[in-house]
Amino acid sequence: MKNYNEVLSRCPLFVGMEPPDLDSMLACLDGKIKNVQKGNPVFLEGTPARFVGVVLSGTVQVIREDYYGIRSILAVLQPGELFAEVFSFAGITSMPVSVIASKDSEVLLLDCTRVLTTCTNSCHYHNLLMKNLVQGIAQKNLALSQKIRYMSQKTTKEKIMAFLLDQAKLHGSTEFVIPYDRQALADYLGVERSAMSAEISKLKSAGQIDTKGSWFCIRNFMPNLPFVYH
Amino acid sequence: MKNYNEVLSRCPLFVGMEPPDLDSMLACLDGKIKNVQKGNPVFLEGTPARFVGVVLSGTVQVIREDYYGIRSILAVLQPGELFAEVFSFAGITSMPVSVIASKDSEVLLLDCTRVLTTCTNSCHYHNLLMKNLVQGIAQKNLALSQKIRYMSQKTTKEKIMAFLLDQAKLHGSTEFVIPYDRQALADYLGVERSAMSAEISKLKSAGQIDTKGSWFCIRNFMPNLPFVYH
DNA sequence: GAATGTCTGTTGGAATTCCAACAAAGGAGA
DNA sequence: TCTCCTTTGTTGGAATTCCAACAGACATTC
Repeated sequence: MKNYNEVLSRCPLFVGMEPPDLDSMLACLDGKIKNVQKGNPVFLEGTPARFVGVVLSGTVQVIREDYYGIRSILAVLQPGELFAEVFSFAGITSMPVSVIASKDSEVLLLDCTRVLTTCTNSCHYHNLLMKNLVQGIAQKNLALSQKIRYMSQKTTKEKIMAFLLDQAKLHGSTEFVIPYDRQALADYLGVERSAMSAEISKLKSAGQIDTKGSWFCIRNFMPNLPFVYH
Repeated sequence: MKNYNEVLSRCPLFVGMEPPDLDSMLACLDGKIKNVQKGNPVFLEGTPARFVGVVLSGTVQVIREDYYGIRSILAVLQPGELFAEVFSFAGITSMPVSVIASKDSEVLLLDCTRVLTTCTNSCHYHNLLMKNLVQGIAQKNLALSQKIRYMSQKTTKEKIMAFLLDQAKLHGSTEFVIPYDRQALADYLGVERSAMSAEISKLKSAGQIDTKGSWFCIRNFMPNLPFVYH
């Protein structure tokens, strides 16, 4: 069996664990490694949701099929990334998405009940694993809530400002760099790029913000801000 | 100390636990009961996020203050309901919201690290508690993802149909009753009620759906591309 | 330097949504 | 039955957004 420590240490589920701990952890969890060839499924929609997946090598895609079979890619996952955890832990009976390898891939599958059950020999890092798991899902939850708050704003301008003010809070400064280019920001906020660009220009000429590329600066800042995520 | 078993048994965190189990559970977790008078805070924005809260009696509101100090009510919580769990478990340093009692209330506060750490005497139900916790957060996660999927649709009509087709899947039938009236559905989808009503009428006269009140039925809806999902 | 491609800003007409106001359809209670 | 009240449907003009097309800035490659 190959050594996947380097990949696993990049996975948020295993932060705080060193290679020897990882090995005992995996043995304790009875993780299964599955090889999947390009184009083949890791699992298909409708199958029981019982596993947490970790990409070890290659690339897999999470795919949703709507009512009439039209497919859309929900996520593209690289080595170290987690998948299917939310479905499995939510206790739903069957997966509402398919996971397909878009390159020859290896994935680690962990039984979700085993992850949640403290083993009888109570290995030292099982508790850390659960903390990492809960933290990861909770953080995803926060991220989704934030996105909903931005998208719930009525106008494009309000969406932009809601996002930027949060970013200012996050960075603890009126001046910051966002992790998106214009197209990605528009996609994230659920608006049209060109319309967003126009609104950003208006905000700029109104003196409310300044920006160049991914750098932004909020003007007229009323300091009201002490909270930082993460 | 009063007996809160009736309330706690309604809390998703404690499903599967009977009164005697609950008592030992609470003792193990060292839960603190806090009395809060109407108008007073359970905690304020900016304070450390270390507790999971359960409303025992009264009513509390989760309140967010935006950049300009304008308050909005994010949630109104009744006895048995959980709050602050996502913030605490996400590992953020300080609460981004305030929780205020809108009636004289009692709340149970559980230290989140204690919830996540298996106790040395490893009480029998601690593991069940963690499963309930993870399941609850994961389910909330799914709900948020769905809402985002509906809101990401370009037009009101597409938002409605994305929602209704999911409901049909959920109920396993083309005929079902949704848990919203028109106003609540519009708020949920992030659109204008009157505009939504108009779109529903169009869908009806086009023969794509039928509806009366909260009852809906999907007719021979033909895929009407391009139906962009993402 | 020229050619190419990507990213961003601008623009105008088409499409959609918002908004307010009102009408119609029930339900609850007197 | 008759109000009163809530919910839902309808409508038209204002406001906003979408969409496509294009232009300028910049980086890369040949």
